Amino acid sequence: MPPRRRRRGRREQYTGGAIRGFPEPVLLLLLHQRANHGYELVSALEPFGLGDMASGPVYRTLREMEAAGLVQSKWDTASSGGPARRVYHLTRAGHQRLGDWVAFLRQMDSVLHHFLDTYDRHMQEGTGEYH
Amino acid sequence: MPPRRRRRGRREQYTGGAIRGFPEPVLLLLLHQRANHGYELVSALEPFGLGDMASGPVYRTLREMEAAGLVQSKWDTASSGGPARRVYHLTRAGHQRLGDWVAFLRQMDSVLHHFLDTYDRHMQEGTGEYH
DNA sequence: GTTGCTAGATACAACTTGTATATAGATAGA
DNA sequence: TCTATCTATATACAAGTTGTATCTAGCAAC
Repeated sequence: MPPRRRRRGRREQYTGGAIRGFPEPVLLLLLHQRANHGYELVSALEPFGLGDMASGPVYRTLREMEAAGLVQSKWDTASSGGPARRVYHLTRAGHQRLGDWVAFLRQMDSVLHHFLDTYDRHMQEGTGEYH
Repeated sequence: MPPRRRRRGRREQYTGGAIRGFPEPVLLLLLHQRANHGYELVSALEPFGLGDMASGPVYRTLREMEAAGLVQSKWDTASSGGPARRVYHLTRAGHQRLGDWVAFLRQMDSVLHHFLDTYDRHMQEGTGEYH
């Protein structure tokens, strides 16, 4: 089964949470494009299958990334009405980490393809009990 | 970073554990091809990126799958020297679950591709701080 | 009779993720 | 003015998943 999600109705499909640690590379990529603050990053996650991700975990992840030296933040009080924003920008370490992630995700992609190809081939062959 | 693995040396790369619950569909697929027992299933996992998976979790997963009605087992005492084997075969529910997983993993595949394409395009453009 | 391979099982620790909830500035409207 | 709403950040806790360590036991060969 697609990994279950708690409390939101059983067995609803989702991609967030399915790949371990995936929010990190997504945030790294978005910040590689341009420095940004958490609130806006949240709304940029949807095309990456993270549309259902609550803001809490996003902020948490950003703080952890900062603790790991992948990003740095500073407060932006000037540029907006509303509360101050913590603007994150990528560090060189974050840039390199993104590269590591990409290499890793390409591997995962090939694993996935191997699985799906094996499935498709097997189903075409029509061997086994259920067809 | 590729999700860290505990105790095996830090930051070593691995694909096992990276996709949540992935052992289940792999086992379902293998059992869709033919009934089999745990010990041999363990050795069939490598091409699916699960080569580093210990046997413990495999047996556990099989038992959970049986509890969920996806497979059924019976003891095979006859066909081998050595201890008895618990042979699992797929149920119809397991067959259907495999279908759900495949649909889900195709979605994941498209999410992955979106990420990697966005990365590649961005890197070609050469915008942002690090290039 | 003990070493080693086959075979299965489970408790526990470590880690990750999701949910709930809290704070607070700014703004628009009653 | 007070209050509802949107912006914005943050964290504690609960729940779930995965990895490690360890155990049992049959059989075979030496």
